Amino acid sequence: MGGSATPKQNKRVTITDVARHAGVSVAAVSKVLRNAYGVSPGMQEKVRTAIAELDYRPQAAARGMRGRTYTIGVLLDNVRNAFFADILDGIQEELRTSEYTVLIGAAGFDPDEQAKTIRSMVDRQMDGLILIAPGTSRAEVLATAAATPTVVIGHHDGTDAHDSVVDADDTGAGLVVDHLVALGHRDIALVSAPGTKANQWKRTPEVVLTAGYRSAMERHGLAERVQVHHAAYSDEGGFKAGMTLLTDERRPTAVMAGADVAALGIYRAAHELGLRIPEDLSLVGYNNTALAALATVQLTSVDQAGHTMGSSAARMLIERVEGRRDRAMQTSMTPRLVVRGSTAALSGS
Amino acid sequence: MGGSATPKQNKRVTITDVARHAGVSVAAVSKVLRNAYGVSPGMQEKVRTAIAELDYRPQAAARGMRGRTYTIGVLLDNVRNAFFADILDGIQEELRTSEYTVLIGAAGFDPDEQAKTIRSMVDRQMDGLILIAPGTSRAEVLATAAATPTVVIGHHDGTDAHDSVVDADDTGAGLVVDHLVALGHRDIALVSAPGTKANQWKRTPEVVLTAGYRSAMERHGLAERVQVHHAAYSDEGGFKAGMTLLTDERRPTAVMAGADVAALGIYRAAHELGLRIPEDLSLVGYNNTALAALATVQLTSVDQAGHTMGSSAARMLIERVEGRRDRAMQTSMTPRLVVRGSTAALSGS
DNA sequence: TTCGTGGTGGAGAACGTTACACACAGCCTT
DNA sequence: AAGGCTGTGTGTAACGTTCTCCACCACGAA
Repeated sequence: MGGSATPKQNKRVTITDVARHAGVSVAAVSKVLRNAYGVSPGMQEKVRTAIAELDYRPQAAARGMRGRTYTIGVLLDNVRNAFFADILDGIQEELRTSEYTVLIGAAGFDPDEQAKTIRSMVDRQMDGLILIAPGTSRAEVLATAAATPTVVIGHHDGTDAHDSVVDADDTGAGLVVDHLVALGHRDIALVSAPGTKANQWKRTPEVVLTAGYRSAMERHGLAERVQVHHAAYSDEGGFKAGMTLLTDERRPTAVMAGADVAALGIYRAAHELGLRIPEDLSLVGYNNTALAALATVQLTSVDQAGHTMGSSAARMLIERVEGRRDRAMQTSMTPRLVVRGSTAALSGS
Repeated sequence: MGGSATPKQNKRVTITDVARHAGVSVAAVSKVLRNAYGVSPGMQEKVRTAIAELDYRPQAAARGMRGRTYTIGVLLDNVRNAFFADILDGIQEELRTSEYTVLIGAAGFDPDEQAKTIRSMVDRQMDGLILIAPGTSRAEVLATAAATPTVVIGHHDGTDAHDSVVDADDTGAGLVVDHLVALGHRDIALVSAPGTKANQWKRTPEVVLTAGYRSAMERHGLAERVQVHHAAYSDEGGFKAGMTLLTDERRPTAVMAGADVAALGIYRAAHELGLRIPEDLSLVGYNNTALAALATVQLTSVDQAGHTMGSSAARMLIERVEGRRDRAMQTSMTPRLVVRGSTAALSGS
């Protein structure tokens, strides 16, 4: 725009420059880059030094046109959920030493936005996708998975189109119910996210969690005490659910929430209603995020080994990307109860 | 690998298909896609319907070879920092209606890893970069910014190589000190991240914050009571700093931390030492993250308007990407004190 | 009629990389 | 000595876009 003499940004070093500098063909350099078959040690040496001397880095866009982009996309709805951060750490750690780069799309909760983000990733020729509890329709995910290696974390719906990593949420719910029953509680309510929203996923984490809760309650002969409330997994969502639940005539003595952050909302509601925790109400979260461990919170929660889930997902994905496996697989993690100060024996029973 | 008849994934729709289907040239379709000059309404119409009918989506890798990729990269060290989530929200919202996609790289705290991630983004031909408080060396960032439009969030070092968005951290520190002094405190300590690590940034947020703290203390005639402790911005870092600080013979009556999460670590230390908050110790965080607002926490903190910072950064970046501005600019936000239950008047003074 | 002129559409050369096909050399079998 | 491998290196056609010309047309002015 009229600036005097825009300083010509010196052109990037390309594979051709490397080839010339090393005195070999472009094809040879490409082979070394991809460590493909048919390269002698001498050639390796020559090319590698040339690359180092010129500080050459391959351009992913050009690679993407024929081969791989060495990019893995991770879709998640929202960065605030600390559990996702654990998963991310696992993914990153697994891929740190590889030549793949992880790029994250934080699409928000809107299924359409998520779908748009997934398409963006496909359009950018990413080699593989990890979708964390996608809200997008099942059909959309299956279509994507047909063309790009994909791992879905969270949803229990099995398929041979993509790999899956799940937590045994039903077992997790059972652990919580057992713990609370052992403390003498009988009126145990569950606050979970609304189930499937007609997007064809039949076994979301929430659905499985709820099923696990119900069956555990039945196992203890408490089927008629089952109380399920739906709420968004946020502080506000938990607060609203808490206000409803705790002012009900059939007020539960213990509440379990499907996410720590929702449990804290319930905490706030209890506080507002003058109920003490754990004396008047036992409260259990889910995911054992850093939140739960805070000194001032001390929330009993269920640990999901997010780190391990992430690294497993990454490992499985790379196997697929590199064609070392051609059949779908599903990995399931066993949750573990972490007891803290928010649960206590039912008093005056 | 011996699988029977790998189902040929039906090839993607390309610009050539669209051109053929619409009965026009490839060049014309390209023009419509980029809404370039020299396209008649009729042509627009024809091409757009063809695109819709074939469900065509341009392939970013191919675009990247000649023109833009319509991708914006955001670098941050760690997803757990809730303040970054606010910034991200701002960025996403600003870009939601545009044709740009935001991809996030969470590189961790290691400067080398961060540099690697920045390079990855450049290699992927991203159109623009937003770097949130990068730990990478200044030289590296300047070199990147010379070739790719870049906005740096956090660091106050001015330059004409890239745009900047900062919070007036010195003012923020002043607000806190004023507040605490008004409550009668005189021994006010600061816990902040270690300053510049020889990576050539002279005015990181920590440095500016510390300077603001010092000058506010001087302004109140408390220069000799200045006490600065360095700690990582994490629960553990805060805890360690807290243990040192609170067992010192010159124990402060108030502590301000450069990040909420560190404040919570100090909280834990205080708790462990039998100190009550706010009766025995006033505590102030920074960033006013969701953590600070939790019912069980109620931490006085400084709000940084992360959302606005993010949307400003995005807007500034797009201006540069699209060549609508060719001079660097710097945006500064004014922080605001949010008083909660963790600060109180000095008792028995 | 002739000449410009502005507005549209198209041809075709990049862009940097991969992957296919082939050439060549050296060695082992017969 | 002929033939067949095997292991290495190279030439070159893609890949799907963008973007720089260039051609064409219609129209108005001289």
